[in-house]
Amino acid sequence: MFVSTATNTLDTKGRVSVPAGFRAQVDDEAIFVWPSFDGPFLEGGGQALLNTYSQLIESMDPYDDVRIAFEHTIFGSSKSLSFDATGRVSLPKDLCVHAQLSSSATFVGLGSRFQIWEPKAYELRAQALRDMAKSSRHLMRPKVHMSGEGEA
Amino acid sequence: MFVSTATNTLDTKGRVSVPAGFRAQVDDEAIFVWPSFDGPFLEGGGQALLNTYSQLIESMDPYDDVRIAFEHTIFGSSKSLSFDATGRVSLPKDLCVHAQLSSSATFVGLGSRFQIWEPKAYELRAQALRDMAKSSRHLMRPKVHMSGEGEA
DNA sequence: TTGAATACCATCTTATCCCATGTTAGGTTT
DNA sequence: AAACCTAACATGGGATAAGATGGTATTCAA
Repeated sequence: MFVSTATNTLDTKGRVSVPAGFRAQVDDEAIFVWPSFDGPFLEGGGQALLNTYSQLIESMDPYDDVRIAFEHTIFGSSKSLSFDATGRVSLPKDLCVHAQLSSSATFVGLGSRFQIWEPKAYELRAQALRDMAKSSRHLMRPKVHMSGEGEA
Repeated sequence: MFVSTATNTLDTKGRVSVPAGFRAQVDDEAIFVWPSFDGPFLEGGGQALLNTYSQLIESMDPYDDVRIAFEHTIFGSSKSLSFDATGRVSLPKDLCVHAQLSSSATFVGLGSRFQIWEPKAYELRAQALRDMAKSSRHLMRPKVHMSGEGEA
């Protein structure tokens, strides 16, 4: 699963190193990235994530407006980015524009997927989210079953 | 279960031995550690703990702000730390900063998860908790029926 | 021919691997 | 019961590989 946060350099050619831990999640193939429709950042994941979305979409009515919207937003605007020999991808300009990226990019692991942010913007966002998590922390006390320990 | 408390050395490279009993809980894979949003210490657990949180999060509405806050706070800020041949992990610098760790770290088992504290800070914390437990000890008295003793 | 994208190579930093050693807790032998 | 042995745990340091980054060359297409 995608975890942790890392900020890497975005060079003058639009190249950026994908954190090694993220690469390991997608078996050295490629990643899929598309502009979020929730804000100035990018959403991304591996083939597995696309498959999940694909199944979800195909379970919907072919003429459902929501289905059509998802199809276009996710499949239509996502780019498949392959790694170079050193684990970098080059981010297309339109994606950089959407996320307002200039000289560096922050990768944020969110379990089954990840996001890419402009570092400064993410710092602000993360602070707000930490505050919210703190004030809602009582919701995060799961009823953990001890028998669930120790498996993969 | 993660039980008992142990203080181990944090060397100049940021390495620290994970107590053997804790390692046994996670099948020699890795542990996940993230800064607590409750104070200057770290929270940790195995894959099983993260799975539990993951399920909890995925049961929430995808656009619930609280869900988003937890996704970022837990997945985004947690690091996957793998063991070296002798059972150590290396703690990233940002985690050490958050928990104000310098030359040693105290692992505290809490059943399904554990915490990592600066030893001195934990000593104070533990004392406060002992006092609280003492003054509230009547709450800990189970309503035991003598006639109900001796069951399987 | 010229720009853009991709492949190739070189370097630096940092994490991880490997080996050596100290320490303690059990368990065994006498 | 005391001395001893052994194995598991913890720790330190040097060697090595992996990761991130910058620059140059090559290829493809407009």
